[in-house]
Amino acid sequence: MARMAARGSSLETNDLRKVGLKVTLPRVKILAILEEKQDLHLTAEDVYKALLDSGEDIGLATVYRVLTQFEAAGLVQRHNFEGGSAVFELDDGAHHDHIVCQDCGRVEEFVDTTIEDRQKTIASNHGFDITTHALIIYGSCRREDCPHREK
Amino acid sequence: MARMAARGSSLETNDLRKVGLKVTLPRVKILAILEEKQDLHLTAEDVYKALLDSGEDIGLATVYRVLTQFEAAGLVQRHNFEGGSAVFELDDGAHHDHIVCQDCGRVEEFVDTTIEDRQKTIASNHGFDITTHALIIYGSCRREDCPHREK
DNA sequence: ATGTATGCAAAACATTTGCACCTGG
DNA sequence: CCAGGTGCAAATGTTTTGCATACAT
Repeated sequence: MARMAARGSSLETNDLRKVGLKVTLPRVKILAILEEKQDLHLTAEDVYKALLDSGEDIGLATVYRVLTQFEAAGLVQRHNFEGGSAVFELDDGAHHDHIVCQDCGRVEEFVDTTIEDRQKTIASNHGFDITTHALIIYGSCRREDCPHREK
Repeated sequence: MARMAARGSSLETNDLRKVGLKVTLPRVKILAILEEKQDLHLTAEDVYKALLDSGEDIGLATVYRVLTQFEAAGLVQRHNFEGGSAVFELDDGAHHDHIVCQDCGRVEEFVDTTIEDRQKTIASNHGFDITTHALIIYGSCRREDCPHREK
């Protein structure tokens, strides 16, 4: 039992090496938080609080810097939903869009090839080279457990 | 020649009365700016500068307050494109999406019924009551006159 | 008149940056 | 050791708010 996980070769570590970022504690921890909450879409503040909760003493400025680097490296995606702060999620490489519940904040993801195709056609009709796109559907999830949370 | 336009019954005035907003000079002027630049998507700052340019002495805070009221009243739409500030445009009632040139900032609008329909299906599949949606395609317009402007 | 709207300045946020210190390779 | 990373505090940029004054109705 002298194989990995013994030291310095976790998933996070490899992800960081892969994109050429020095393996530092803040980067590893932030990446771990994002992996741990794959299904959520976190603000920089959310990540910061999660770090504090797990006992790490990492500054908010560093969280912003690291998230921005991760975005540049293609490790995470940044989204500008309504409501002030940007949210981040791990970029698994597969593009997807979002459907957001305005009552409880739940975010679900989807991909629709029909829509993707139409977008290419539309961009082309307008003479645009498409770089990327953002499609967000807003609505109410109507679930029993929808906490209708504050914000 | 004693009919309208003589006093207080311009398009703007009527629009404001219609939504139950008191007809004040700042509101009329801001609405006029937005009508004048139908094709553009203006930030609050843009509107503020346009007001100064036309000699009006209206505060930036008022511009924000008025735009927010207009949004609530359904007169304008607010969009959160990338890049810090929200942009506003007149809401003509007809929904449309956007295609944004990341080089020159040009914004074009489009509607695609196929996409609209797919969205309804998707929302339904996820058990959501759809409220609204935002679809933004980012790309390069590749035009000769694309000024490749700064921001 | 009188309740609401506006202007200005200050506050509130989200995000970025400068700089001295710390750390990973 | 040394370049690059981090923490903290201060700077920025955007949007909101408190309050005294001005204005529609």
